[in-house]
Amino acid sequence: MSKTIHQRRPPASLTAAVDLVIFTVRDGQLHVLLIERGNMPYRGEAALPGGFVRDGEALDAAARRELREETGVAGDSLHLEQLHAYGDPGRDPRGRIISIAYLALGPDLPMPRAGTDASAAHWIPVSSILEGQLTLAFDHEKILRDGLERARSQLEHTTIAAAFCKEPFTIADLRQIYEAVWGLPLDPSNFRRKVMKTEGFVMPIGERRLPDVGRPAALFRRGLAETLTPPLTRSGSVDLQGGT
Amino acid sequence: MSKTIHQRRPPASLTAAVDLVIFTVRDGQLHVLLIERGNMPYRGEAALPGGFVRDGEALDAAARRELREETGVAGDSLHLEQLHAYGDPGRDPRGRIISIAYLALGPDLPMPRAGTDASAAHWIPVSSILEGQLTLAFDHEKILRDGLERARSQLEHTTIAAAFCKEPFTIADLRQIYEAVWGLPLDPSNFRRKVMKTEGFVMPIGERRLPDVGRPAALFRRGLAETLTPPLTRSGSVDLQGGT
DNA sequence: CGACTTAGAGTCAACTAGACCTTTAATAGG
DNA sequence: CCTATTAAAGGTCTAGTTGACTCTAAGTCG
Repeated sequence: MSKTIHQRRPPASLTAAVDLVIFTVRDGQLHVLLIERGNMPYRGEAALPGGFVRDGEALDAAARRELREETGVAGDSLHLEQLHAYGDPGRDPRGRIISIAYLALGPDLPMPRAGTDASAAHWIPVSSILEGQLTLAFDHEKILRDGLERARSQLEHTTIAAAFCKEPFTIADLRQIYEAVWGLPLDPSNFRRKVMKTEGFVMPIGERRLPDVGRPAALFRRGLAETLTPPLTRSGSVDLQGGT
Repeated sequence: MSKTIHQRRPPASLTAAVDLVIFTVRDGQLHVLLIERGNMPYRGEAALPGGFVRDGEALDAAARRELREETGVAGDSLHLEQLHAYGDPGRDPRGRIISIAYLALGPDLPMPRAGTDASAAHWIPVSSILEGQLTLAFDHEKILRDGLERARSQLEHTTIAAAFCKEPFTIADLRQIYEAVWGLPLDPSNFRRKVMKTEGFVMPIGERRLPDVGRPAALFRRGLAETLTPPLTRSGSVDLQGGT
């Protein structure tokens, strides 16, 4: 942007898209929302939901709109952050398309309705993609891996794990988020201690949830803090899902 | 990217640019490379170096090319990473231009030659921009602030601080990088202890540098490690430069 | 030589993480 | 009613880390 439009080499004209890596945790497993493509190219294959940025539309707004269109979720409630821009020439056979990827995290969401151009939308276990049982269209597997690494890192330094939980939630609910995203088992007792001593991570609401069996667990809401100081480190180096 | 090109709302056609936040540390102060714009809009004002992405050119390649063009530095030697995509409509009066910002970190570089369309290029202390003594064209101040926060965070978790140092360097050189970027004074003794016990951060070369005054300091090269485990935390909460 | 300056090593108390144990509050079954 | 089972919640203990601080080493300058 430091050069004017009048110069030797004219700037390339291109199209911008947003793609969404939408994660949730369902019964202890990390899932990502994928659509089955209804149009060429890659018709019938699995891909991340997304769409083109419209005239006069901000990138964040395009991401929120696609999120709403593909999941039916009023975007305000979900955590959404820009992940990375992917712009290799040739990444899309239709032409020069730069994709701005976004990462969205949310609680177990209502089953997504099929999007406008997707023939179907499904929650897919992330492990099945990492293990190669399912391949994605375009460079979407790369985007997914980057999104996973970002999510894992965010769990260490911020309180967004709570964004995965439907309120109210228990400490065990929160721990299962960490275990699913990191692919590690955590010590329940030490995890509780860390969370409780981190000011503003969770707020007790003074009620309890009766499980099928075992002692009832106290219920919490999200706290006001956004960052974790000190961070919650994933030290145990087991990696059940083959990350980075 | 999940929709085809045939749909109700046609995708916006736009232009992509890369902008560079190039940091270095000169005599204990963090500096950023700025150009004086030689063309409209914002002619004569300070801005980040950058330029348009060319036809068939990858984003990273465009960033490296601009880096070379604006600084005369063979890009390979500098750390360069994508920062964020900025695409608000109206951020550039010339039309819809999406800018992919990159962060570059390097040792005190040779004085930059003026770029092709910049009338001049200078190293400017970051503090003078943060304190409002100098304003930047477009949304470049926002980009600069994001770049600074990224750099600060990277220093905590990775070994890139060494990328700021011309080899060979002393532990004190490295410490001054941290102090300049974080805007904090650090305890020399404790800093040394942390760095030395982090495997692969620095490698001793067995020589010493004679300073003007004081005991000679051992010299080091960059090590092989990329990540710091555990991280180097900026705990003292003084913030001399008014960052996030 | 002695004052001075910076590098580098060491000390110590406070704190933290990880492993593990104990108690508590519920259910299920005899 | 009593006991086993389950998971929550809380406690203990040790090893390691951090931050503040002191002390020694190796040079220069006058």
